[in-house]
Amino acid sequence: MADSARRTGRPRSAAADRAILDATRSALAELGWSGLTMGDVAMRAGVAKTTLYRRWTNKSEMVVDAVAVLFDELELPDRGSLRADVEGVVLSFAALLERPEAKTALMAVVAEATRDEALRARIRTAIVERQKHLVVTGRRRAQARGELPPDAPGPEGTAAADRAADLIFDVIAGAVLHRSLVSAQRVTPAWARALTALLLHGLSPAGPAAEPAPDGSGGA
Amino acid sequence: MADSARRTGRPRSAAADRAILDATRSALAELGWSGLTMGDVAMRAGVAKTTLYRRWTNKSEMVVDAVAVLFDELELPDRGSLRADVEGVVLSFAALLERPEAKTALMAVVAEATRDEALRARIRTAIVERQKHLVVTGRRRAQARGELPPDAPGPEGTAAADRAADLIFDVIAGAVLHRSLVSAQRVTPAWARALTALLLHGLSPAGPAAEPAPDGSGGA
DNA sequence: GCTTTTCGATACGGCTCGTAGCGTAACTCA
DNA sequence: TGAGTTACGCTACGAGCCGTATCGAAAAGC
Repeated sequence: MADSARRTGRPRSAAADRAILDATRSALAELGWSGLTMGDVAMRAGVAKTTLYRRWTNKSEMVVDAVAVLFDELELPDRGSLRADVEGVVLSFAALLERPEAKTALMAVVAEATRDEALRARIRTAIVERQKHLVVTGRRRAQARGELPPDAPGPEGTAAADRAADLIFDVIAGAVLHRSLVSAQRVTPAWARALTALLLHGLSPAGPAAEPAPDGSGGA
Repeated sequence: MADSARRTGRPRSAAADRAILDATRSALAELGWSGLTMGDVAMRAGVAKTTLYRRWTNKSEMVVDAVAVLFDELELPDRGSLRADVEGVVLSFAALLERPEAKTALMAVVAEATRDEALRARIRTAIVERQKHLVVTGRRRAQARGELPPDAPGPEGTAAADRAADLIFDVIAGAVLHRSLVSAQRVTPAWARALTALLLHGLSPAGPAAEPAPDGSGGA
């Protein structure tokens, strides 16, 4: 992990890496986070328990690495409209969260991360920042279609665009997460449509001019 | 828990109930979910460990009860406009999630609940359904102010209103949860304003008429 | 006073964690 | 080819926690 420039000595086994992460995912799927034990993962992977501790200091850190690749399966094909793109990513993310290894692990490591700064950083870089490109490209596409206004020029506009992408990411991912894991209800195509409609048009029926904003910084 | 109509025998000590739940919260704040042990809670509460297991079958079930009362502190004072009400509840919920005992416990029990139907039900009734009235009253107020269209009459309209409240709840709570715990970034007043603006007016600049909906069921 | 239930205290088996020690395997460099 | 260095498998270990069992004492109703 630390130095890839390790010249001398026996190198780390890449096969062991894969076997361990695969074993971690299957153990998560079968036993859940609380049922997952390091000894069991080692046995499933066909390696010694010490081999796990040479790579990760924690169960949590190992699980983050094991689960992060699942999120890389998310894609954003061009479905022709912003509405279709949003609905698509909502359903994709919901399908991902229905996989038992994903949902049990994600919430558990986030819970662990509330008291572990290093783990928070690992989650951000391995999962959150890695998937934010979905929003960025979806937004850019919509701007090219004329569905969204272009970003303001200059560094000011870039910062605003970043904030907008962050916000949209938290809203979409958070809504799906809350619906399926906290409220514990299924994400149906109808729900995805309703969420998309709310996201595109908001609650106010008359659009942005319905209530005059007291300050001019309201733009998302 | 089960029968409050228990006539004979020594009654459960209400003082022990309170002491245990208080001890659970303080232990959560100091040690986090993974550091919490039943023996430690019993010692802090001044009761025997067996007294805990007479009341709850699980660490998770006990923690849900201990944390649920924190969420009851959430209120929705009438701030005069839908915009102000939404911003207020967003900031209140974010402040709640900054309390260490709340964030570490909520995510952990949700993770546990992915493999435990009884725990899912307990979370739904003790936390989710219990706080949904915030959305219902906020929505009703906005309708009275003319900021939102009234519900359609009849059972059809009531069901649609329920779905809308559920959706809004998942979006607001999910966004705050994801922002502060998964993305691990602070919920600032500026972010709350931006989220509220997005929620009220949506992404599309021209309002609901920007893109004609292919089906008529898109209303939130 | 009798029954019923709770309570505190203690003890226990079973499991997991994370580490240590050892001999062996794999790879680099001289 | 041989020396140095690191990874690996295996075994064992102390420490800690879980959830249960058992016991006598306490607190209520009938």
